[in-house]
Amino acid sequence: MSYDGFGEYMAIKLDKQQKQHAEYLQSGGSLNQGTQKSRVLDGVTMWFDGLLGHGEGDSLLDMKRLCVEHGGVVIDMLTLNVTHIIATHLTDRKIELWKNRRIVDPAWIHESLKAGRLLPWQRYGLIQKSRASLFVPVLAQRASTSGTVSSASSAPRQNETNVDTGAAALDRIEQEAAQFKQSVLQSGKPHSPSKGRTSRSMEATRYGAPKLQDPNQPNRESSDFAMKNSATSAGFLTKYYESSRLSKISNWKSDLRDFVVQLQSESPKPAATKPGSLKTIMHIDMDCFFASVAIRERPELKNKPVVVCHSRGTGAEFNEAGPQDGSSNTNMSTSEIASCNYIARRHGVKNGMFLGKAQQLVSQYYQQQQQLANSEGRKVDEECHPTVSCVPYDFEKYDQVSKALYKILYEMGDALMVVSCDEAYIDVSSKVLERGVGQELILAEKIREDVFLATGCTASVGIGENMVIARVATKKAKPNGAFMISGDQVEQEFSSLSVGDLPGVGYVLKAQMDDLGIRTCKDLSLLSAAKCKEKFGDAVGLKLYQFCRGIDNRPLENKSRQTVGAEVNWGVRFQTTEEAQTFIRELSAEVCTRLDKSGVQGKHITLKLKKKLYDGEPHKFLGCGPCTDMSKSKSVEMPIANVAQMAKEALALFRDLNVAAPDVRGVGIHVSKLVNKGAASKGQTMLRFTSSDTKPASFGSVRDEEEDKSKSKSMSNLADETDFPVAKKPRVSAPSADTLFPASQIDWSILEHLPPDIQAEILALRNPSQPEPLAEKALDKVNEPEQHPRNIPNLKHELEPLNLIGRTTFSEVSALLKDWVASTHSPQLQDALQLREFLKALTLNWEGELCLNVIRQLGRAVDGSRWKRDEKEGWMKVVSVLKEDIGTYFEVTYGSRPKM
DNA sequence: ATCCTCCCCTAC
DNA sequence: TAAGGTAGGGGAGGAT
Ligand SMILES: Nc1ccn([C@H]2C[C@H](O)[C@@H](COP(=O)(O)OP(=O)(O)OP(=O)(O)O)O2)c(=O)n1
Ligand SMILES: [Mg+2]
Ligand SMILES: [Mg+2]
Repeated sequence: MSYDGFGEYMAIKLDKQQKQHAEYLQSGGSLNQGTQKSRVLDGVTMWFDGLLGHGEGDSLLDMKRLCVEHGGVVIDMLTLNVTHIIATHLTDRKIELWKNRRIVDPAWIHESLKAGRLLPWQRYGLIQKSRASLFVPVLAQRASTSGTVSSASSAPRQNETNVDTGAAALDRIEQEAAQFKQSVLQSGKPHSPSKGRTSRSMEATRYGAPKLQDPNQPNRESSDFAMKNSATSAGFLTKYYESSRLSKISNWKSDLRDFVVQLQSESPKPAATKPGSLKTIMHIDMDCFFASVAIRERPELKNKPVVVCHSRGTGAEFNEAGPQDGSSNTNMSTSEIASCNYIARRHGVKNGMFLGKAQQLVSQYYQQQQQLANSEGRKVDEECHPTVSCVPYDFEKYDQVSKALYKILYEMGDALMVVSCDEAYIDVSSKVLERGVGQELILAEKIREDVFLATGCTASVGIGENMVIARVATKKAKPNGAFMISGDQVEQEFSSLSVGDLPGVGYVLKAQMDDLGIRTCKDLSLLSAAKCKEKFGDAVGLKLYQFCRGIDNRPLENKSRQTVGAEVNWGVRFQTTEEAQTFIRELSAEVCTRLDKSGVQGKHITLKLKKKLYDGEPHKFLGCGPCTDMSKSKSVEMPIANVAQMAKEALALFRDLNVAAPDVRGVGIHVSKLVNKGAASKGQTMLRFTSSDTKPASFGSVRDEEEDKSKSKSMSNLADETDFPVAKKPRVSAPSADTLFPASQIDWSILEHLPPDIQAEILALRNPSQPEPLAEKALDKVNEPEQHPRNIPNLKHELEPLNLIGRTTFSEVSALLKDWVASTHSPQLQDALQLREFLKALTLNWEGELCLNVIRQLGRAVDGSRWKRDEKEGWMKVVSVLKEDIGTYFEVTYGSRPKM
C-alpha cells in the first residue's frame, strides 16, 4: 500500500500495525482461521464493546472474524493500541471513560467492507463529542505579540492569524465536553441506547453537551425565566429575528445578491477581458466587521479587547482567582461573540466563542502578564487589559457600512461576487490593464482608503489570479492590510499554508486530513487526484486537489436563490404538541412572508427538526444542545400559495416525523422548487438565473443553467419570462398515511373582500344549487345520515370533515370508488356529479393535491377493473371530464390549472 | 445513469 | 441569563 509520496508516515504507521497484528497472532487468536479477503481494515485495531450484539455470541464472533479477514486487528483488551472501539450504545460511564477515543458503530465496518475501502469513521461515531477531543489542535496561547498593523506591502510578514479555522467551535466543544464530564459524575443517569434508524445519523449535532448540573437547581427542565423567553412566549419570533445576528447576516447576503443581480441586469457591464485571459481577482473583507463598527462609535475602546455580543458581560468576575480550566464555572456567559477586535484575538478570543470563555482567556492572560511583569520588576504593559469590553449589536450601522462597501466595490470591479455583508470578490482585470501590471497593490490601497473614508472602518484586500488565491492572500493581509500572491509565488505561499485555511475546509475535513497526517497544503498536494477523490469524495476531492495548488476555475457569479426558509434552534421548549403546532404555524407564516418578499412560491416543502439526545438543559442558555437532525419533505403539484396551506403541509410533516413535542429543540421550514409568482399559472419553473462573467457580454447576462446542458441561449434580462422548455412532471408523493379530509376552512372574511361576481362563484361552488338527491343507491351499501352541512356556510369553523357520502379518509374514498367502478360499466351522471362536488370542495379548501389523488385513484380503479377496453370508455370519459371541470376550481383557488 | 430524499458540511 | 440562521454543495443509498 503506497500513499503517493508521504511514504514515510505511512510506513511507520504500517509497521506499528503489523507488529500489533503479529502480537495478536502470537497471542493465539483463534479468529484468524479464515483466509485473507481484503486489506480494507489495514491499520485498524478494534475492540468490541461487550454489550455489542446483546449476547448473540455467534454473530459477534462472526463479526470479529470478518474484521480479521479484511486486514483488521481485533484484540480483547481495551489497550492503548486500540484505534477504534466498536459499540452500538453507550452508558454515561463509558462516554466519560472513553471520551478521548473513537467510538464507532459496527455499521462503519459493514459499510467500509461494502465500499471496499475504509470510510471516514467520523460519520459513524456514536457521539460527536468523542471525536471532538481527538483532534485537539494546538490551542496554545499565542505568546506572539506581533500586533503590528501592516501597510500595503507584498513583502512577507509575520502571519498574524495563524489560527485554525473553526477553532472557536472546537474550544466550545472542548469546554462543553468538560462540563459534560461533570454532569455525568453528578447525575449518573445512564443514556438510553441509541436505536435510531440506521439511515439516520446517531451522532449529536455540533452543539456541545448538557449543562453542568447545579445541585440547587436541577436542570431537568427549564427555569421560569427560560420558559418566559422560550419559543412559546408571545412575540418570540419577531424578537428573535430582530436579535439574531446569524439570521441578519444571512438575509443581508441574500439581499445583496438579489441587488447585485438586479443591478447587473439593468446595466450590464461589458465583458472586460477576453475569456481565458489571465485575471486579477481581489477579495475584500472588513476587519473584525461588527467590532470595527463598535469601536468606530467608541474610540476610547480602540486599544482594549472588545467583543460584540448580546450579553453585557456583567455576570461573572474574572479578576479573582477561580477555576480557570474552563471546566467548572457554571456562571460563565454563553452569549456568543459575533466579532472581536484583534487585540482580543491576541488573547485567544475568537468569533463565535462564548463570552464566558473569552472573559476567562483575557483574565488569564492578564494574570500571566502580571506575574511575568512582577518577576521582572516592572508594570504590566498598558495595552494589556484585565477585562473584555462588551458592546451590543448595532445592526442598522452594519447595514449602512455594508452598503457603502458594496457601492465602492461594485463601481471598481468588472464583476462582483457577493460573499457576505462584509466581504466580496471583484474582478479588477481591466483596471489593472488600465493602470499597468504591477499596480495591483496601489489599487488595493485605493480601495482600502475609499472604504475607510466612506465607513470609518478598515478592510483588508487579497489579490490573486483566482478566487482561492485571493482568499488566501486576504488571510495573510489581515488586519488592515493588502497582500498579493502572484502566479509565481503561489507554490511558496501555499506550501506551508494550513489546510484549514483553504476555503471549504472546516472542522470535519480538517480532522480527516489530520488523521491522514495532512496538515499543510504541501502535505495535501502529495495526494494524487484519484487518492483525493477516494478519500474525500469525487467533488470535494477534486476541489481540494486543485485548491491546495492554488488552482481555481470558478467564475465570479451570483446565483439566484433556489430555496427560502426559516429556522429556529434556540429557545425551543415545548411542553405540549399544541405548543409545537402553534409554533410551526407561526414559522409557516414567517416563511410565507419571505416567499412573498422574494415574489416566489414553492412546490417543495421540508420540515427540519432537532430532537434532543439527552434530558436536561444544555450548556448554552436556551440552546438546542446535542440533537439528532431529522427532516422530511414533500413535493406538491401546485405552488403553495398561502399560510394555511403552508401550515397544513408543515404540520403533516411534523406528524410524520413523530417526535414528541418536549423532545423538539429546533424547527425549520424550507421551501424549494420555486416558481416566480406571476408566472405560476404557466407552471414556469424558476430559471437558475446566474449573473456571471464567464461569457462574452456576460456581466449582467443571465444564464439558464438547465438549458446550458443542451444548448446555450442567453437572455437579455431577468424580466424576460421565457417558458421553461421541458415541463417535467414532478414526482409527487401519494398520501403517505391515511389522509383525513379536513373540515372546510374557507376563509370567509377574505371572501367579503373579493369582487361580488367571484364571491358568487365561490359560494355557488360551496353550495351547489342543484338539488341533492344523489346516488346513495348506486354507490353505497350503508345508509349514513347526511353529515355535510348544506346550508349557507357558518362564519365559524365547520367541524365536519369533508366527505364523499360519509367517507372521510382517502382510503375509504378509494374503496368507494373501486366499488363504484366495479358495480357498473356505465357510470351514472348523478354519481359523477356528486363526486365532482366533493372534488370541488376539496379544491376550494386548498386540498388540490388530495383532489388530484382522488382522480388518479379513480383512474387506477378503472384501469384495474374487470371491464374490457371498450367497456371502460364511459369511465374514462368521466375521468377526463372531472379533470377538465376540476381545473376551473383550481383556477379559483390557486389561480391556475393543475398540470396532469 | 439519473433522480429523489435525507442527511452532513461549510461559510459568514 | 439570550436571541446556535441560512443557503448551497455534495454524498449515500434507494427508486426508477
Ligand atoms: N461566528 C461568526 C462569524 C461572523 N459573524 C459576523 C460578525 C463578523 O464581524 C461578520 C464578518 O465575519 P468575518 O468572518 O469576516 O469576521 P470579522 O470581520 O469579524 O473578522 P475578520 O477580520 O477575520 O474578517 O460576520 C458572526 O456573527 N458569527
Ligand atoms: Mg471580516
Ligand atoms: Mg467576512
